[in-house]
Amino acid sequence: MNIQEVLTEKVKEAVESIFNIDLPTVEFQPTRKDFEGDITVVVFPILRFVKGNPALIGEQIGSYLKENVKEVENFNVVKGFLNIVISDAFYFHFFNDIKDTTNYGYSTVTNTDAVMVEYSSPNTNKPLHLGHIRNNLLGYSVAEILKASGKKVYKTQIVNDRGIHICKSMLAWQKYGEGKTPENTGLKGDKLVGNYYVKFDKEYKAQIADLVAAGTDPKAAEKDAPLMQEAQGMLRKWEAGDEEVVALWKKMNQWVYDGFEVTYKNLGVDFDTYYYESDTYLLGKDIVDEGLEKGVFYRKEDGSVWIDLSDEGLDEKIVLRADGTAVYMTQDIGTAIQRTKDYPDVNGMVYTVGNEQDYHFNVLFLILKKLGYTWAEQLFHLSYGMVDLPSGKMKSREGTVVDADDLMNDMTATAARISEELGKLEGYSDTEKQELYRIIGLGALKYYILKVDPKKRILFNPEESVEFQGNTGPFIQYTYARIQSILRKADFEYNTTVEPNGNEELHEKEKELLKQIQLFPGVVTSAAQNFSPALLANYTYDLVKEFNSFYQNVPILPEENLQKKIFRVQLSKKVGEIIKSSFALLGIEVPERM
RNA sequence: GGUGGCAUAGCUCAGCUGGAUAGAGCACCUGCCUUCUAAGCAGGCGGUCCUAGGUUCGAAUCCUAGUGCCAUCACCA
Repeated sequence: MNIQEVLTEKVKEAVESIFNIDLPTVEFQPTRKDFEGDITVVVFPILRFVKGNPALIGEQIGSYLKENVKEVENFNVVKGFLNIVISDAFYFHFFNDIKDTTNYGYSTVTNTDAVMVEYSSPNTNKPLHLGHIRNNLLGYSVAEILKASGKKVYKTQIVNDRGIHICKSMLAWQKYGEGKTPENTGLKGDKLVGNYYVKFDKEYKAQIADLVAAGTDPKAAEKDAPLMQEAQGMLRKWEAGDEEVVALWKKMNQWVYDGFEVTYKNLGVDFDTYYYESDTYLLGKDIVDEGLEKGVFYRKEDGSVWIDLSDEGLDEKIVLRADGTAVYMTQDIGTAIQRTKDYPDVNGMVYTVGNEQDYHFNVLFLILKKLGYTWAEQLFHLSYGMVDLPSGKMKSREGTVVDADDLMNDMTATAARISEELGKLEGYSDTEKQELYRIIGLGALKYYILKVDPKKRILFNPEESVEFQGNTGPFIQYTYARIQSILRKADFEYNTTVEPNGNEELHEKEKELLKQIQLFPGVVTSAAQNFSPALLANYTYDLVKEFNSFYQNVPILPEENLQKKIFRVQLSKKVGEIIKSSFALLGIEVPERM
């Protein structure tokens, strides 16, 4: 039981005993640094039940607690705030309870329900960029956090491997590619294919310009341009299963997958299962019939099928075209249902998709609920803000994107430069150094992105954005490395339990650290409930700040009292474990040295 | 125009279900490396919490109305 739970009971007991009143809840907050105490009871809300002077009531409750609760050592009242000093013994006991717990803060799997987390889901016509990085980091991290909170998780993605945009790259390669391949150019497959997507756009725009110059209406020119006509022809052939087109499609998609695989590996993300749009794009039509029967959908005169969501404050939305072909929504309905068939233990899904699709997911979830699927109550759109550059939006076709591979390489290079300047890596081989630079560079990037509340937009300035000092990944990694250094040097038995015998006093910094450690399990839970890695990132930073203050103000290994020394080493070790656990949930590695 | 999101220090961000003088980092200024890694520590400077009303003992937080930025409202994906 943590201290807040203990005190809730005791404060109620106090109010019962002094005023003979049954108090429903007690409100706590951490005591502000400028007052003495560890935890504070806010007296004001109690005034609704007990009339009187808040300061006096605080005094009375405080006296009762000091008298009757062994954990309460002292108290003081400032205005309506009852500040309570908790005994060192309580914290000693707390620490001894958890010090040998592996995976402290994680919950074990408690129910059989699984949740499927979808993220990444790229188009296979261009390389991944910074926007995808945010998506991948968020999705991966939320999946890990859910696991740590006791859920079974399947990570998945739906690969957008078909459609007109894919045909554009294919056509451009066919026309202008001169037989170039990743093998004969040395180019990464996704990069090679992406170049032809850009090439298509360039040639296409030129054709439009020519047509417009010749007097064609701009709208019509977009449709009539020969390249667009050809691309659409190619899509029709693909849908008809034309051997040549399908072969080209397979070949070029494979190039892209090989390229993506490298990027995912460097980024440190993974998937348990994959869905491909080429397999799922026809799904959902049978569900439309089902929905018509149930009266969830209705058919208009022209044959198109709709759902009316105006009662929910939304509009009417089409779910099947008049010609009987599917729209995006149809496919998403079908895919969701397919997933619960493929993985029957799935009872909830998280979709990691940018906030530009908020409306789409509102509608999708409503439709699934109306169709009566129980798991539809457990759907969550992990909606996140765009990553913009100082120059504005990133646009693949215009080449104004921050490429994912380039960015990771740049980060690693920056980490290398800084590390070499500091020159602390004596004895490390070049391979070890390279690996370390990668860990630090990626740590900087990932932390920078994940520490921000997902729903907020990120303005990314490639020149100056990612830092290595202050509230950053490397600062936290550095603290971890410091702790490992202490553990390497602690050449004595420090694994024994230090029992408080009444003489040990906690140093103020130790106590602050213990309070912070106590918060970790709650933060994991709350990060899971809110689908927010940012909560974990910010917690870890606070913990690490506290540790560094401890480290620089309190002797650990030089401490002469053996019991104190042992306790401090154990405390440091535990902080290191929490940093490692927490960063693992963010997908960030920690180094032994740096 | 309808709907949704965001707005906190020069910059980047915290601020849990309303609670004490609004917190960090970067930048700028002071100190601290012959004791465990200075990617650090200790301190200073810096804020009409977008605006105006309202609810409350108490509002950055809740309500209303504005303003600004972004997204969305296609038989596009």
